[in-house]
Amino acid sequence: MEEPRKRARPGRAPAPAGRTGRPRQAEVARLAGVSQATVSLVLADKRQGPAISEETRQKVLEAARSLGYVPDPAARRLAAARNDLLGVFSFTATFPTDVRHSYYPFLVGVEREAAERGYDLVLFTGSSTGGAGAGAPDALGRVRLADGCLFLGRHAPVQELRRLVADGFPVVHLGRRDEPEGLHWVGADYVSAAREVVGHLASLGHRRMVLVREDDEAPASTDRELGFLQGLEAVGQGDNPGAVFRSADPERDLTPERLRGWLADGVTAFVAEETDTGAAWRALRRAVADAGIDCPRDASLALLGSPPADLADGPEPTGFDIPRTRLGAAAVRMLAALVAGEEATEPLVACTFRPGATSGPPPAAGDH
Amino acid sequence: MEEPRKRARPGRAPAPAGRTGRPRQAEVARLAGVSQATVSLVLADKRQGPAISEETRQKVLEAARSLGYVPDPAARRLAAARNDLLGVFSFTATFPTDVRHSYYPFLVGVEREAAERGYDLVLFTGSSTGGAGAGAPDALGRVRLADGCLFLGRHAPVQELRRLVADGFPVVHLGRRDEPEGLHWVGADYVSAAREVVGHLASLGHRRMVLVREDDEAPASTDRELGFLQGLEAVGQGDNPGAVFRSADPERDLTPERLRGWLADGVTAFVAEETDTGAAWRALRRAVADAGIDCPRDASLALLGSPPADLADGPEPTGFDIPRTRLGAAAVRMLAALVAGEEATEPLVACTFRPGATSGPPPAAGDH
DNA sequence: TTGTATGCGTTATCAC
DNA sequence: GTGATAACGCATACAA
Repeated sequence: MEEPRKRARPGRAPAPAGRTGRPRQAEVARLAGVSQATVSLVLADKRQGPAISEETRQKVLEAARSLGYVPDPAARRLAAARNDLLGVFSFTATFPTDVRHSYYPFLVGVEREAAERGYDLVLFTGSSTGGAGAGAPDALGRVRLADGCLFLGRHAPVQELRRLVADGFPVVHLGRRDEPEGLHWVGADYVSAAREVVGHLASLGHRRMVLVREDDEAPASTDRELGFLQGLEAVGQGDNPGAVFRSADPERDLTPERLRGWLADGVTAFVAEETDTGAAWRALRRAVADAGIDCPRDASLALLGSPPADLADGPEPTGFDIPRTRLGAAAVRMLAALVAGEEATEPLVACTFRPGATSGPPPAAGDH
Repeated sequence: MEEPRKRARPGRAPAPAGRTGRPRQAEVARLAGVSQATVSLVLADKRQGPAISEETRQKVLEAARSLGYVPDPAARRLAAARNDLLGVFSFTATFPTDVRHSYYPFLVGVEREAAERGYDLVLFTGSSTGGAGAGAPDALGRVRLADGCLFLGRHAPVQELRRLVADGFPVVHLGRRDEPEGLHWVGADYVSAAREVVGHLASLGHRRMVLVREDDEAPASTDRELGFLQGLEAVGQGDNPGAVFRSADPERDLTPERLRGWLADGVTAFVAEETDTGAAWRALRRAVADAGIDCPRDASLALLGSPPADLADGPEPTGFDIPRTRLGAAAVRMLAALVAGEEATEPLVACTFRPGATSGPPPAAGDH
């Protein structure tokens, strides 16, 4: 049976050590021979507060150092509403067993930028393995321990996020997201990137192109399509209704025959969107191979993103890379701004164009 | 006597809303017509505390729900004298750009186990990019913000660790480590694992074996050698002085001639230790190839660990895998125990034997 | 069974 | 310059 802890220290003894065992400002004060408030002032290093004598200052600093004093984040947050901690919350495990699905590249940027700005990171072990506060209705509540929080993953519950946002708690979502309203996010500029890819193909001489995409309404998908169409428009191909091929199962529907039909119609370049599964790109590559088409001689291919792992060994696709690390950094920048009460920073991060080896000039008319 | 003006709410009105604008227990209490303490009790839903009438219970729950009450984690942790935070400190960036060198597999286990136990993680951006508390002499001081801390990487400064340990701050190092004294660690059981590999080779019929190792005094190296020797001992080969080949540069010193010499002497199996560089295994494979030896027909090979990235494509080596994920989990288990004031848990984690394809029965005497 | 009184460690505001 | 002292929001021993 555990000894029922005494209700704090009965007497007014100078508190040898708090419940936590960790030294507190009171002890630093005692050791330095000053008051606790003075310690707080010295450690806060305020510009405008009461000036403190250099001597006192040193005494306090020395005492704090020798005791290994570190402010309690909870108390700090409670009293001052800030503790220089930024939260990171993901709705799947932050470190999934399969590295491929991981947020790793983002975290590289997150860590770097946070360090740069003097923030430490709290990784909220979210709904991952069913631990901490898995399905609890206020699973997200814990993030309020930090000054603000970054959210990763698609499955963030709207209701809880809405609550945080409504309360004015600084929140940034990694990846574009329209709900709840008012949620801040940072994301890749797929529109510009897709447009640039089309522009590249056009500069090689291509005019008629087809975009292969899955049946998905995610912003990442619609943005790519938008950019693709803008790119076509820019080269005077904006009025071609068949320029977008949309299928719930491209690997089934994108047959070699269909491909040959397009080619016969004068299409010379094909663009695939990137998705989790990579189905569009896989379907495209397979159809090209099955149809015996030589790429990039007979047709050019481009991928709006990176290839899935199983196709990573093939020729480097023309397209763009998603700047995951920079996205992570941008998210932290925005979060830091919100925490400081400033305006949100620019949400869009530019993608990096990748020339690749799957595109070239279109075959001269009459070839093949 | 003049009434000292209150800082926050001037009157003693029942606090319509705190700084945060979010409802507090006091308001829930007011709405439910009970005291704040009762609200706390109801919401805590304790098993053993004072029982509360179902009616009150419902009133409180209803009030809390209608107000959208969400507990403040900072206040909660402050009052409970625990912040349920475990630190993770690495001396290189926790998320290095090159994923290969990363702590990723460990973090998988760390996250999982921490979540399981209701802890969140604080990532201290150690000496990484020069952020938070970069090269500061007390860079490690920050970790005291957590309830305990996990250290990754070889370069933990002994002095500062000693200080933390001396202060009774719960610290666990990932990887065996003898200094400072009293430091807790978890590590892979290389001794048993190496012994098991030798046992496997022996069971195939091998008797004379040679261990190729680098000139390194790290515990991970000496443990492997120890296990290797124990394994030999177990099959009556304990008195062979030439069983360990040690070189500062195995890729230079392990020549095909030397290999043939060993074979001529009756050695039928070769074991390489795993190191950062993978030099021992690389040297061994190259010498075998250069000498035109067929593995596993003419000689068996084993690797005490995993192959370096550049040799990952070769045949799977007989040997063992380091259970990195389980190591991470074990580290958290131990840290949690220390935080709870309990005894440290078992530091050794078993490796996983890997049959592989580089070993088989020794050639019959007289073959080749 | 419920209410009262305190304390958790910090910050911030005042008098001295 | 320095030291009381009052919150911050919640938990809990103890009285009622």
